[in-house]
Amino acid sequence: MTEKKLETTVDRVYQGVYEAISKRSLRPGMKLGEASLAELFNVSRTSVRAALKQLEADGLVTTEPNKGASVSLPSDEEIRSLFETRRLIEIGIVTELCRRRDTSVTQDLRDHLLLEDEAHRSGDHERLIHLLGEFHIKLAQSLNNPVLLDWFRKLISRASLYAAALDDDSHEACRDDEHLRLIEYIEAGNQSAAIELTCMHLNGIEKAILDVAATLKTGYHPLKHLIEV
Amino acid sequence: MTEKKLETTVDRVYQGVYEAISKRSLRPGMKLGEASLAELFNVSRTSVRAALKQLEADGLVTTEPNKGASVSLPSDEEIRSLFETRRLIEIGIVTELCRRRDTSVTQDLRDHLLLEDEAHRSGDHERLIHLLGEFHIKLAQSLNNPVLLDWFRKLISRASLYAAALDDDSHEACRDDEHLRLIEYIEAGNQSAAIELTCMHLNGIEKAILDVAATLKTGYHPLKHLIEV
DNA sequence: CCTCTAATTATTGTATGCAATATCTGGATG
DNA sequence: CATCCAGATATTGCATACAATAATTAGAGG
Repeated sequence: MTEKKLETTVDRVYQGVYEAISKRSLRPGMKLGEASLAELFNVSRTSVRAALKQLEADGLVTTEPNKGASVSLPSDEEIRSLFETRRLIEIGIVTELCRRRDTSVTQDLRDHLLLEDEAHRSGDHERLIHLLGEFHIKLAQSLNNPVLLDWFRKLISRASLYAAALDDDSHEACRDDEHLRLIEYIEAGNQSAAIELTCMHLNGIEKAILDVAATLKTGYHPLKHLIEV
Repeated sequence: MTEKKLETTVDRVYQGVYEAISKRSLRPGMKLGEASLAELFNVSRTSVRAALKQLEADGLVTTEPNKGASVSLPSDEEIRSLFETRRLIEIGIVTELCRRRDTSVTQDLRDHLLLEDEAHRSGDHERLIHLLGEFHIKLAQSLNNPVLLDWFRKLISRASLYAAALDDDSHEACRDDEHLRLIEYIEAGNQSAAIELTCMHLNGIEKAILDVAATLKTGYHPLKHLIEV
């Protein structure tokens, strides 16, 4: 993987906060005090600051000068931008995969589907959510393009953050057999169908997130108090 | 623009090193000692470290634990990955622009062409290089997608870094009337032509960079001594 | 009882200092 | 002459300390 041999302190903090956010222990809008994090990880504030700066570059954390950092709380515009970007990228990815028609890639994706099914049947909700997201990463991975993959991971992280933060059930959008159908289209080299499905798929997720974001503003929601005027 | 009101120290260092790299004062492979940078900017090493960490996240700087930072020196694989990614993204961008056929966008691009011509005629090499790169950023800008634009900028920065680092004349690849033709295709909504031109265009730049990278390894080159075995 | 202001407290931004690791130098040995 | 090893030097990694800014609270005035 992309693991480093020697784990430096700031990387540990970075990973820790990253995981905490993706595991929803830390939710959007939450304040990230340097002192508390430093104590939590048993490191100095210096390291915490560096880690937070990096997380800010990833878009997971927002900082205001002299006011500290907090987990990003996305606006509707940001959500829309993010998914428009995902559509653009993922269309590019499936287009290329359709062109290549590499059976080892599609087999790998099929193997992944088995895991999804298994998690679904065994009722392992947590794992299923993780795997559904992982599928999209696997798509990117199959291009063997580290530059794209690196960034795409961050993109997915942000999307997951938004989804996880706003709604516990938005993964429902990744439902049915859409992943399977996408694989079949790729195997058949059916570009236009694969593209259309990808768009539909992502539109579904985007809509789910935007809907919850809307109720978050008008109706009641556990995170309502975090919304800024 | 994306300027911050209150410029913090680490941002100043970040900007400074960033500019230095893009202006080629700092070249790939060069060591970035913390102490010297700290003295140069009249700040503490702490701030320098934070800035370097961010530049590493951008891919402009490479750091090895306990061995410090240096300006990134790309491998052939990285160059290829980067340009494959650019093709993917820029194809997506021009496809969307062809779909929209927004005259205000194309007019804006045409205005930019005038600047390029002017710089070309007046023999302002430096400015021309800058504008040629800026054209691609303007393409991304016209989608009004901050998420995509943010990352695309970084991508272009890396490409420029590689180009600028390896070859002073690789901008020649952005030659002829390719930018103009692209605009015309977009105006006409000719997707396939626009896509093909984009690929050709990027392939040209990539090839130029790879070629110089090759001579950098086999033949003589001012940066040869920086190459690692 | 509310509001505005000033002092206090808490938190962030930056610099300095110390320990750990790497790099360099000089000399002894084959 | 080249190579290897030990001491010295320089550089990085991290934590602590101090300065600057924001948040909070207490009190006076309306």
